[in-house]
Amino acid sequence: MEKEHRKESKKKLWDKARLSFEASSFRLTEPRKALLELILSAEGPFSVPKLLKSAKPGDKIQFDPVTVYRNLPVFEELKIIEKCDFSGDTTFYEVILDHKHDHHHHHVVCKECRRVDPLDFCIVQAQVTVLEKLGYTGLSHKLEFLGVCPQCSG
Amino acid sequence: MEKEHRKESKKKLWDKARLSFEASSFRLTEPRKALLELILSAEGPFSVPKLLKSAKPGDKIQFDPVTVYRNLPVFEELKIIEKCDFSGDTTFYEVILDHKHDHHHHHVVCKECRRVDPLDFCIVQAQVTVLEKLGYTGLSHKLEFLGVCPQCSG
DNA sequence: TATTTAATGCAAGTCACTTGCATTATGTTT
DNA sequence: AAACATAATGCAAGTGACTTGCATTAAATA
Repeated sequence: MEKEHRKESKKKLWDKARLSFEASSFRLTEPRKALLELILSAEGPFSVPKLLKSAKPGDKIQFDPVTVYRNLPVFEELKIIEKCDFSGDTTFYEVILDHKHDHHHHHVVCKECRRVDPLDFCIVQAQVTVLEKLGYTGLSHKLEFLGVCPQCSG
Repeated sequence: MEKEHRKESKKKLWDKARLSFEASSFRLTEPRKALLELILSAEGPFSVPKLLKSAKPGDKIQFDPVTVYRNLPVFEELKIIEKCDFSGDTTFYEVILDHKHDHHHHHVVCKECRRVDPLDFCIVQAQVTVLEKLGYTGLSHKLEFLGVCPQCSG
């Protein structure tokens, strides 16, 4: 039952997104609707290339890469999605309308298949142990802080 | 005095690097020597573009980007440098011959000037507090684990 | 010194992402 | 409802980091 509640129905997410748009000066256009649809059905974090590939099979709407690149930042501003910074050549985002993403969390990235799993907690070393118990091997982790340095804060 | 020992003399680092090369089948060629020189005098983490720019002023040796791109992985294999994964479009490395880099550590990246400072310790939340005391503002941090997932571990 | 083999450097290519600009869609005003 | 103003789209072309192919050159080996 807990599990059933974990992921809100897509309809509810849609409504939240629609509200965000209405509260803003951005227009919820057809391409944006289609993109939102695509994003809401994405499994875990997604990148532009990943989205474009997932949409390939003769969809009614053609996704222009440029439009996607231009709209993800819009969605981000509307707090529909959020960047999750894996290093690598592509930028990943994830939906944050869903309450399961409300809290601070991190990810495990598989070195081989690049599968990305979210973790719902955040304790560095203890977490490694847990991950090992879950079957992950060869684990390393990276932690970076981002902020404004004293010189620039000045 | 402690501080004096922090950074080994460049000569010692050179010797270590030379030894690594001799123990391997890689050749310590002129371009590699010049690149090594450049790297050993770099302040903190460096990227290929950064190196290329820093070498600009009519140096005796011309650095071909391709050679640099091809050699950093060689240096990495020889444990002379190591990737440090900031997200962003460019790959950063840092020298690990110097013993101050022997232990596990992270970095603070300035959102504005992209200045990168190393941290010699690793405690997540406590660290944020310390950084704030040091004058950093608007701090956020990111932590990612990298490993092989249960599926791929077989 | 000759030979083999690794390393270099130029040209060209890839891939994620951005920019410019004319066209189209949307929301607003009359 | 028609006309207007403006935001959004999509094509083409441009960046910038990095990679690849290949002929040339330099370094270790015979």
